[in-house]
Order: sequence, then C-alpha cells, then structure tokens
Amino acid sequence: MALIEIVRPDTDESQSGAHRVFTFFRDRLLSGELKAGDRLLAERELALALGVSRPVLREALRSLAMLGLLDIQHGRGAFVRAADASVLGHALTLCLAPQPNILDDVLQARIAIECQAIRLACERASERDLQAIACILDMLALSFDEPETGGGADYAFHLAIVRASGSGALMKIYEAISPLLMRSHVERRRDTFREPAITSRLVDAHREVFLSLARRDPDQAERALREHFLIGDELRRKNLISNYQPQEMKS
Amino acid sequence: MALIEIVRPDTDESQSGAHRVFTFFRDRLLSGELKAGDRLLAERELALALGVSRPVLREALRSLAMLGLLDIQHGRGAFVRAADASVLGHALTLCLAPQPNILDDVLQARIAIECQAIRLACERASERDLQAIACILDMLALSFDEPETGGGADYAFHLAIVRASGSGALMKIYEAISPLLMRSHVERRRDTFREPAITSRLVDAHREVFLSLARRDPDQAERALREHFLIGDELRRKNLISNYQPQEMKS
DNA sequence: TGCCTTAGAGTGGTAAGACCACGGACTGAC
DNA sequence: GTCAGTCCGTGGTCTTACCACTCTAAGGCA
Repeated sequence: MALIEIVRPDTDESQSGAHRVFTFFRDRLLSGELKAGDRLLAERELALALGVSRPVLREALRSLAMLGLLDIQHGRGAFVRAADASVLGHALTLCLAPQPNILDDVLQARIAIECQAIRLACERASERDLQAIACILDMLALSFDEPETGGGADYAFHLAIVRASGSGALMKIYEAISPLLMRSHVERRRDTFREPAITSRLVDAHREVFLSLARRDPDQAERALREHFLIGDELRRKNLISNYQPQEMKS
Repeated sequence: MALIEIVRPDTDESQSGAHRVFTFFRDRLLSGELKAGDRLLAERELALALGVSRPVLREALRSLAMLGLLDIQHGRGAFVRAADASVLGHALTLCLAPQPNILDDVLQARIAIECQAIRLACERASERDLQAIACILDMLALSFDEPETGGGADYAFHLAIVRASGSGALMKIYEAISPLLMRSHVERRRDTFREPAITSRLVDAHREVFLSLARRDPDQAERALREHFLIGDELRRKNLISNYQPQEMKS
C-alpha cells in the first residue's frame, strides 16, 4: 500500500513526456519497486510531482493500463496489477495476425513448449503434479464423448504437464498461445469429433503420455507426446479431405 | 495509404471512451482493415469523427503506440506499423520480471523453440537456408576467439535455424525471448569464455548440429542440439563452482 | 443507542481552447 | 536551376473547468 515515492525522472531526455512517464513507471515495475496491489498517488498529485500536465500523465497511465500493468478504477484510484499472460496473448495475437496459416503454425509452438515441458516434468514433477495429471486423465476418459467437457479436460491435461515442468517461462508462453490454440481447436473440432474409434485412440494416447511421464522417462515421454500430436494432425488431414470431397470445389 | 473510413463505434457501451477507441483501432488492425503503412486522419479530425475529445483520443493512440502498433511522428501524422516482436519481448519481460531465476528459466523456452524449429527445419529448410547457416558456421569457426563477433555469430547461427523452420510463430516467440536471452548470455559470458578447449568444443557442437540438419535427420539434429545445450549448462556449472571456490564465500 | 440516509471530499473521466514544436511543401529571390 | 525563407498542417503540451463515481463520516431518525 505504499504510495510510491517520487523522484523526478530527469534522465531520458529526447523522449516526449508521456513516453518518459511511461518508462518511468515501467522501470519501477521491472525493478520491483512497485509491487502488485500498490496504489498510485492521485493523478493531479502525480502530474505535479512528475512535472507534466494531467492529460500527459493520463496518456502514460492509460497505456500502462492497456498493457494490463495498472488497474485504474473510477473514483478509487490506480493500482498496480500483477502482470498476467493475457497481455502476452493479445500481443502475440497481434503480432501473428497478419501472417497466413497462423492457426496451424501456432500448433508448432505448442508442440515445442509441451515437448520441452514434459522433459522437464520428468525430472521435476512432484507427486502432487502427477496425481493432478492422473486425475485429469480420469476425467478425460470419462468425458471423451462429450464435446465441451472433453475438450476442457484435454486442454487441462496438457496445461498440467506444462505446469509440472516448473518453468515459469514455458508456462507463460503456453498461456500466451492458448487463446490462439483455442481458436484453432474450435475450428478443428467442428467435425473431427464423435467417432468412437478416434476418441478411444485419443484417450490411449494421453494415457501413454502420462505413463511415460510417471516413469520419468524423458525420451519416451516426448516420443509419446509427438505421436499424440501426429495422430491429431493425421485426423485433421483426413477430415480436410473428407470435407472437400463431397462437394467438389467450393470457390 | 487509405485514410481509413470512419464508422462511429456505437457498440461497446460500458467501456470508457479511451478504451472504446483503443479496441476500435485494435479490431481494425486485427481484421486487416488497417494495414501497415496506412496513415490515420489527423487527431483533431479523428476525435471529431469518433465523437470524443482530443485528449481521450490521444490516450488511445498513445496506448497503441506503446504497444508498437502505431508510429506517431511529430509534425507528420500517425502511421500503422507492422507489429514486430519487440513489444512481445517487452511484454514477456514484464510478465516474467517478478519470478526468480528468470534468466535460467528462459533458457528452457529457448531449448523448446529451437528443438522444435530444427525438426521442422529438417523438413522444410531450403537450400538457401542451409547455405546461410553454413556461412554463419564459417564465421563462427573463424571468430570463436573474439568475444563480440563470436557471440554475435553464435546468436545468428541459432536464429538462422529458427528462421529455417519456416514457422512464423516459433520465430516471433524466439525473437520475443531473445532480449532476455541476451541478458542471460551477457551474465554468463563474463568469465566462461577464452579457454581454447572449450571454444573448439563449441564450434564442433555447432558443426554437428548443422550436419544433422543438412542430412535432414530430425531425431539426430535434436539430439545434437540438446547435447550442445547440455555442454553449455555443464560449463556454466563448472564456472559457478570455480568462481566461488577461490574466495571462500563472498557475502 | 443504533441504523439509515445524505452530503461532502477525493478520485478518475471528459471536454474545450489555446499555444508550442516539428516537418514538409510551396514560393520567392538569387 | 537552386537555395532559402515562409506558411500550413501535424502532433505535443498545458490549463481550466466540469462531470461521474466511491467512500466516508456526520447528521437525523426511529
């Protein structure tokens, strides 16, 4: 709740006011001088203290808020917010937006993260981590014929593996790509689902991944995981073909 | 150069003005309606057209600029900028800042990206990609005893592999983590370097990675790469030990 | 005495107007 | 033809004022 101390940002000449104020706060956030939950001074006081006008200060604060670093509440004040991965996700989406085939391409990033994560998890996963994954696996097996809960369990399974890796960086990046993953998943699920042979293979694949992890065998775990992704890829291709076959060419 | 058409953003009630304008532009950017290079209307006209005051509009534009989506030039105007990975890098840095051991942890992300990238590269790399990597390898071999250029060539080698994967997502994420990688690298390089035995092993390791890639053998390429990372890790540990050994404990 | 209502103070949200600083283009002189 | 100066359009900033929201505390009522 410390109301931040003010030191006039006399460095950083050449940058315009708002940008100066922006970097001022960003640096305090990076250095840990401002922690989540801290309340900033009132805008009028801050503007005075930093030697800028209120609109300029607001431009900077608003920018920080858009980045998810600040939580500005009408009538209450501005509070430092713990940076979550949602901003990262948005930034990534914006970066990747202009590129073609993003939804497929982001799958490569997913494979990259998960394969490394499961290797780390083989070394680092705690018993609790493994139990959690086992639990999700059970849910997965039970709900594999329900699209919604089944899809959720599927995602939870993979997320739990990444979490078990104990790597914050992998976790954050995985969270960042997950909104795009979701879009890809939704697009894919439209018609891929609901053939018993497929779903049972899917559950088996997950089980094998888990077993390799439980045996703490990195190479086999990664292999099982890659196998699982290959199956998904294969299914997708089959589906594409069967989708385009009946109606010749649509545009 | 299309000066954007204006449609009053009458949806999105409940959000404050600046945020409304922000999402207004963000959505146009995502949908491709605004392309890189486009010039926005003047602030005064935009404010009038969107039905907000100029300070409010500026708060939104400034936020977009901070995100790297807009390039606002004094005296010239505001231009749409191709989203590059630098913002992503900053966002990632901010997300990861509060966590301990980030510099080591981000290495895990690097390994993840590169291992998947080299697998893809084995399938997709063009002859030009391979030539480029070979060229960098030569530079690496020649300059392995110069800290600066050697370090640069090292980075360029790995970047070239990621580029050869042909995956935009992997590339963007790799670029995003590279500033953190740099920090880690600098920290590490302080004293790791300059033992001939080490540097020659380093060059050999790179060469082996390249050869596996040129033979388009994904499994071996990944193995070689992991080996390379392991060596680095081992060196780092040795160094830590030898650093702390001579002078007992320094605080 | 206790609770509810209400008014005030403090906060962010918005608007309008004016002026400054920079960049480019046009026009004039050389 | 070239160069310099001027002018206009642009973003950059400041000031002032007012509105809307939140919380709190004082006051009235039961």
